[in-house]
Amino acid sequence: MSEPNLSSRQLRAFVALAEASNFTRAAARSHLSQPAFSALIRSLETAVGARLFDRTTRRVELTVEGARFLESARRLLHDVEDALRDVGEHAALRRGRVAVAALPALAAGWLPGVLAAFRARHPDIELDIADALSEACVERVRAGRADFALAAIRASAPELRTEPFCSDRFHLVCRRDHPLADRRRVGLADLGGHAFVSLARTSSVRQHIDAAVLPAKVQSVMELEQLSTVAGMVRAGLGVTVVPTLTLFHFEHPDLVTRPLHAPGLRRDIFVVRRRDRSLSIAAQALFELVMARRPARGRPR
Amino acid sequence: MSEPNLSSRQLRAFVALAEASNFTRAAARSHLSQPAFSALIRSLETAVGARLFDRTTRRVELTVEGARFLESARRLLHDVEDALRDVGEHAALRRGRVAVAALPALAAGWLPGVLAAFRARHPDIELDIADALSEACVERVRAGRADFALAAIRASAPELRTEPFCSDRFHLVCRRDHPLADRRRVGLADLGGHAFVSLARTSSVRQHIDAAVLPAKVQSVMELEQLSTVAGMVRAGLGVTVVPTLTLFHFEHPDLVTRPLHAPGLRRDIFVVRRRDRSLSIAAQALFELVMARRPARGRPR
DNA sequence: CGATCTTACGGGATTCGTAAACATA
DNA sequence: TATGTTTACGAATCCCGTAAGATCG
Repeated sequence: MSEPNLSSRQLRAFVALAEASNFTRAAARSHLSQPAFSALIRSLETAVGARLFDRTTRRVELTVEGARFLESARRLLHDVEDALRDVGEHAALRRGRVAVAALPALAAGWLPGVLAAFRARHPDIELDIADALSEACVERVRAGRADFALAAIRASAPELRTEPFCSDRFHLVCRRDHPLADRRRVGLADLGGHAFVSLARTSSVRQHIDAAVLPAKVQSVMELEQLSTVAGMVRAGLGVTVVPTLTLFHFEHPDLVTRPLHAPGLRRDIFVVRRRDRSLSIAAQALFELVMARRPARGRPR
Repeated sequence: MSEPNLSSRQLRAFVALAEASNFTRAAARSHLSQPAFSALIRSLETAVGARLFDRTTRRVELTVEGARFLESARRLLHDVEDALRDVGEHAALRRGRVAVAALPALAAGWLPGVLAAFRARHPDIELDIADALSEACVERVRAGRADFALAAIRASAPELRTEPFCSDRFHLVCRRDHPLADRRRVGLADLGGHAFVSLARTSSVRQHIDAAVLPAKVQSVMELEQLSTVAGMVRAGLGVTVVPTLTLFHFEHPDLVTRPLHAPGLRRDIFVVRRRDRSLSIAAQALFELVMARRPARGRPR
């Protein structure tokens, strides 16, 4: 009893009649037959519990209560349209927001091209990109601060869903004048005895390499945080290094050469991490699909 | 296409489901079967053009867009309820406003009791009472500043509707020790030769009296604006006067006596004036009906 | 396998449009 | 009488509730 139904069609008809002061014209404007329109107005009057119009066959005029309700009706219709437009713009990818976290290697080398394509298609979607190490990437998703993440570790939290994204092979990087630069094919064993420039032990790349390369007993001479520093060291002739394919953009320099490292089993798997319970927003889903469609063609882990 | 329909039932169902996160319970709360409720939600999602819930059989959760729309839906429902309550309170006479214009005689003597009864029944209706001479009363109605008026003249404007309200007889007022005070029956001819206290010529009462009493050639000694002044003059023994029944409350005093004046045809007709085109507001209609029901029982003009 | 949402479907209410009746200036 | 609203009514649509089916945990 305290919850009468009210539809936007009724309100639109009401406003149309208030503006036209004529059932026939208002009905035409509303794409309804005049009797159907009349019934619609009557249903509204029943719903609100008061006569809204004084009608004679010659004149149709708002009652005092109708005039008062007209203001409410106009405002309600305006707000309804606002709300619908808001949702509609999100659905049409004209509004929205996507938050992504990605490993620096992906964020710097591969992601920008994907984002450029996305922005070209959906210029009004806000993008929130975080480049962070794998743990931080996953944490952002878990905390709801990122819609999805590209990280080198599987998430452990049960509320997260981890799927393979791509698998990164490793490359040798050395100076053009280094003895290894001439080898057609470089294997793990070939690294023995050469000075080696390493990343810090906290890096996931380093952990992969330690596991595979250490048996080769390379000389580890440095522990650096940034790959660009590593590139500088290698260019200065201080040693060689081994890095994943996706980071090779750091080493594009005339003095340096890169060689695929022939080491079966040595690879860095990268995963895409999302929340398990929540679906992606429309905007996030769109970027997610683009990300998956343009994933690096190195094959997939597992 | 740009005008999808949206009903308050859909919004209520949506909010209920968002709060319950469970179709079965939300359906029960909405007094609907679960499949009907489900269809209602689906119809809303179709109308707004986006999925609002992620549902598995185990979990029902708002999508990002749904969460955004929830705020709009809550606000819309709140505003709808406000609008309906506003109209409902007017219809139930718990809110509203009535503006009445009445001759001072009615406004002072008879109207207050009617207003007291009205206010007792509808204490929250605003009352706007104007006491004014007949022309000003009619003008207030014509200008829309009064819902209806009680005046001693018929309105001339075509947009006004004039109906008989009551007919006022006249009374002689004199001091208890005046010779006329002992007459069982007083007629116009009996006034001859007695000092007479008159209102100003602009008063409608005076105009009635002049037309009827002048033939009796009374001595007109004063021309006053206020009946209370007339009462003082009569009490001081400066003359007698003749006034309509409705004004007798001015002369209720131990020293004064009033006698019905036997003068067929001498009467003051009072009319109720409304706009012809507009109906009265619910509140005005209620007061109008009370006014008509309690009209002075002197008979009606015409 | 149990709880829960969706699909299927028959019955009933609602709403539509056409046509006739009715009312006012 | 002419214009414009309401009533009448058959048809199409929509909506509801029951029952069966599908799905996730």
